[in-house]
Amino acid sequence: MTTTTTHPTIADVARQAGVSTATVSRVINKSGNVTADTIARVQAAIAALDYAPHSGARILASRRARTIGLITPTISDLFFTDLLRGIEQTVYEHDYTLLVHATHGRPYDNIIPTLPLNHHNTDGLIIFTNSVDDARLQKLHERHFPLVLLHRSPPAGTDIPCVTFENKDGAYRMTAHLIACGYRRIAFLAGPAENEDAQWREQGYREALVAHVLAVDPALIVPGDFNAGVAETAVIHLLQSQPDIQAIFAADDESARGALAAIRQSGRRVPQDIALAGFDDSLLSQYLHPPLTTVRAPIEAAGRAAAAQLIQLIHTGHADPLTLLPTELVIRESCGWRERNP
Amino acid sequence: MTTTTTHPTIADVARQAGVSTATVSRVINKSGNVTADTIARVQAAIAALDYAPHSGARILASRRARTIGLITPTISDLFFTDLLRGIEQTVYEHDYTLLVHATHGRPYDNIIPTLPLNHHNTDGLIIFTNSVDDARLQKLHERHFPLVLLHRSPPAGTDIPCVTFENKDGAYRMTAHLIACGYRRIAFLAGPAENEDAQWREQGYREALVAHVLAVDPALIVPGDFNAGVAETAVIHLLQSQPDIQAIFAADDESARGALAAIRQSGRRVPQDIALAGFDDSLLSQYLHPPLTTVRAPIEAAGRAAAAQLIQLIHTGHADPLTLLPTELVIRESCGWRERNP
DNA sequence: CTGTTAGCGCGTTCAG
DNA sequence: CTGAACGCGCTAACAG
Repeated sequence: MTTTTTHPTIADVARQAGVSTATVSRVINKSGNVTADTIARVQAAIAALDYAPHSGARILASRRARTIGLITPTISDLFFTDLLRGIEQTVYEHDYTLLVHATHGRPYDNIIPTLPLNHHNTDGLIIFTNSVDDARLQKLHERHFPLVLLHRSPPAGTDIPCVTFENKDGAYRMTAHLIACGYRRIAFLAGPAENEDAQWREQGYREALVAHVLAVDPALIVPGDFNAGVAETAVIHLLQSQPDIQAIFAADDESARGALAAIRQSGRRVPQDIALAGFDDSLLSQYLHPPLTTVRAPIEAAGRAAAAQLIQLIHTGHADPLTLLPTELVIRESCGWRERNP
Repeated sequence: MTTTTTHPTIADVARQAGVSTATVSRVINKSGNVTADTIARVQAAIAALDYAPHSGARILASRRARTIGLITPTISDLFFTDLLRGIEQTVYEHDYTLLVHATHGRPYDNIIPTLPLNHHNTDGLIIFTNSVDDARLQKLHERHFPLVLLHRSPPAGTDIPCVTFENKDGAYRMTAHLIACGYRRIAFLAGPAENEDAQWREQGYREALVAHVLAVDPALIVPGDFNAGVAETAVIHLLQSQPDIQAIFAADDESARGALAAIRQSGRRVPQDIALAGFDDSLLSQYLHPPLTTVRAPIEAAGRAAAAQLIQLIHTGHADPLTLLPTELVIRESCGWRERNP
């Protein structure tokens, strides 16, 4: 009982304009030579019929989609907004169209290995984090389908270009900042184990400690999940087991938010009793009390870079294997300064 | 210099499995009767070749896309996250795919009146606010293309189904609440003039005043734009010209945030000197200081309703002309209570 | 239960 | 500069 729809085709336009379908196709695609007069007639016919070319048929016939796709695990994230802004901006500047598909962790059809966005309807794909698994990435890449990875490194053995932040560097500098502020017992509230951003951030924390001749105490590294609730619980326990910690560096701002709640529950103050730092500079961070000191991640720039790389890849067959975007320390009020002796 | 890609077609699968393309099509679409044994052979061939059907060709041949589209002015909004979650959830429950396109106010191609998402690649469209103009809506609808409007009423003369909040009711109740709290000089910080949600909210405010025998003072209704910066400026002026106002009801939480900043700049306190209320219950609102009293808009539910209506429309040809989702007062701390005499 | 075949709407040779 | 004709990959009758 599906509703049916009737739309004019290129043949209707051709008839109305008194030309052949080939000519209509030429004016639509601005290809080949057509008389100004003929162009006008065809355009008039198109307008009169409100004709729109069938994209499926075009892709089928031309083998190009002039569209790029974005596959993401979820669209429901605060930073997604910025990412998308960057991607869209670049895509449209290049006169492409963007289609977005969120997987939400749904598995692929195990019989028909199809993604809603693929070579059939896009000329290339931006793959955000682990929305598509290694095996499929491999297959797509083997077939020379243009791919750019965002916040995820390429499967072993492939050279799929990828774009990400200088996570390690940012975490290193924030940790160094905390040390410079006089803190020594600095805990790290980690992110999801499988998340590469989180891994690099933890690595930056560790290296900064070592570089400043401070011990890396495993008891001070607690697992988190880029989630405020999880962080809150974790920090409540941390505060009990390690009452002497002076600062907490959270792997992302959401976790920092959870940590803040936990610290407050424990009756301590930020930053007087304990310093707190985050990572991302998400929208919320400036509204926390106290405003959160954090590492700003250039999310919009990452979106722009990914789109630019992909379009370049589509056109030239080449892209930079790795694009690393610099991060920036944003010092607000949650870190304070430890007056006491180190 | 476009990269080229080669992929197996249904013919390759048919050859590999030793059957006809029709049979392959049958197992892919689970249509018609096929021997279990044949099914297995075909599936093996599909797996071996990593075959994926060409969506353009399928749509062309079957005249169905099993996909619904969402057209939105922008994807960069805090509440968009919730809206999308609702839509996606429902879409996937019905075994459809969702494709999203953000217009960002870009005009259509004036020669070829094409939308990136249309009857060629979707079975129906959810149109969010004014991302598509009346004329195009009319055309699509005339051709019986399934459409559901979200936060936007149908063009005059059409009966395109639409989904929205009980904006007027929510604003009415919030205004009544402010009055019950003892406030009399209640300003309204309006939204964009062309935004229907904003219009209804203002209407609710006005009606509540009238119902409580309070005068509607035009000097207390100031234009805003669902934007914190605009609101801040507007409220700074308002506070100077109308120093006796007791409460401000902002048409959305973003504006409330701007108002809060303006009030603070003027040296007044919320809620002791002036009460503040918002609308939407956006993510930020609970983090403001004081936490914002607001009207919770059921955004995710709106997304679910829109998707459900559209899918029903696609399948049965009918949908509810109007779906109104109820709002809910969220009383936090920004409104206080006026002890003084009314 | 399976194969043959005719389009779906369009872009693209190739003639003229 | 323009038209005829083929084929892109697939589904949907229709046969058998």
